[in-house]
Amino acid sequence: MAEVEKVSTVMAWELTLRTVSALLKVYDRTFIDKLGIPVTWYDVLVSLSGAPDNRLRAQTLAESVAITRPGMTRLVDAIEKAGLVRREAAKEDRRGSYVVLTDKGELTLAQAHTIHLDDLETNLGRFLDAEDLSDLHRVMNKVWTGHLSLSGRRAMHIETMPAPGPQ
Amino acid sequence: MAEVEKVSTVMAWELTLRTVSALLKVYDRTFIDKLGIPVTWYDVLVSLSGAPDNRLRAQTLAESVAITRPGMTRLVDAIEKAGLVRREAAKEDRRGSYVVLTDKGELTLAQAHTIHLDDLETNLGRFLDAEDLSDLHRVMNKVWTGHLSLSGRRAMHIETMPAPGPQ
DNA sequence: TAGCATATGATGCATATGCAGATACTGCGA
DNA sequence: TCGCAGTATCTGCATATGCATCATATGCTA
Repeated sequence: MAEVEKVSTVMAWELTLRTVSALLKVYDRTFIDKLGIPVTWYDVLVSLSGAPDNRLRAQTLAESVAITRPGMTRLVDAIEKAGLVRREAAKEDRRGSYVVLTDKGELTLAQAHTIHLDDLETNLGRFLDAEDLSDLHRVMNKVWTGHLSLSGRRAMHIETMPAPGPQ
Repeated sequence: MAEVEKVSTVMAWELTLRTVSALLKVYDRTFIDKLGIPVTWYDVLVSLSGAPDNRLRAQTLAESVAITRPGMTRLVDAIEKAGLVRREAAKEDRRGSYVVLTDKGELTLAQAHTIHLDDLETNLGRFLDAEDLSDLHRVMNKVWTGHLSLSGRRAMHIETMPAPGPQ
């Protein structure tokens, strides 16, 4: 039983990884072809649009799209150069700055959103019924929740610590 | 239900992407910390070990780990330098060469496999029961199969091809 | 068998992004 | 107030990897 379970975990993971990687490449290619921006920009714009006043600290933004702070510095440099976001000094903390979505950024995000929804439907939703989606969400939620408990919610520090049972 | 379905596709995808990305980072970190090699090397070694005579053409290898040929050239350069694989001229086609797993490569692969299995169990299998794994595999298989048909059935053949169906 | 389209792998260049350290600022304690 | 530890961001450097292109080899066609 334990043996069979391990093998299945490997199979499920390898298939999942291969599939997700392929989809990611498709989505990135679509963004580049149709909007001239990489998918990472879309992630940033989405995060900003979901924040109060369409603005976030660079630090927070970096966490929300899972890249490092130096990486976010360069990413914002590029997106700012394209005019989709701008930096604003933080009045209450002069060390830092806010990244703010511009009008042009909002426009681009709207286009990107439409394109991405279509792409998702074509490459993912189309092949899955309601139950599949529900199952996928359920499973990933278990793993994500477990991952958060393992990684201590913020630190990238990975050690085997006694994790509370999932769910 | 149709509109709910679309929203769910986005939700399921975002959660899946976030989860898979996090796991990938964990696995890569584990390989680097415990074996001093990146997870891409492991992918290459696994592909080779599943091939006849532990050897594959660079082209085939590149397809099986989903990177480009130039990328594979450099990747093999690095792995060869570490002594885990070696290049052998192809007798029947003097343009190309084979990448062959060395004894040291086999040894490293065995260690990597053990480590990875443990890592998978800790970060994935541990949170999922048999039904979860079966569901995940079923869903990903649908998407992967659909992706292949969309992209013109590219050669992505490895020994760990998507199984005929969930058990 | 000469010629050309194609295939394989390597190389130049560009981009993305991580780590280590630099810089500027904050806030707490002596 | 002063000094120091901590924080936010940026910069230098290294690595990974994609695209365009090159040299070589193959093999089909006439």
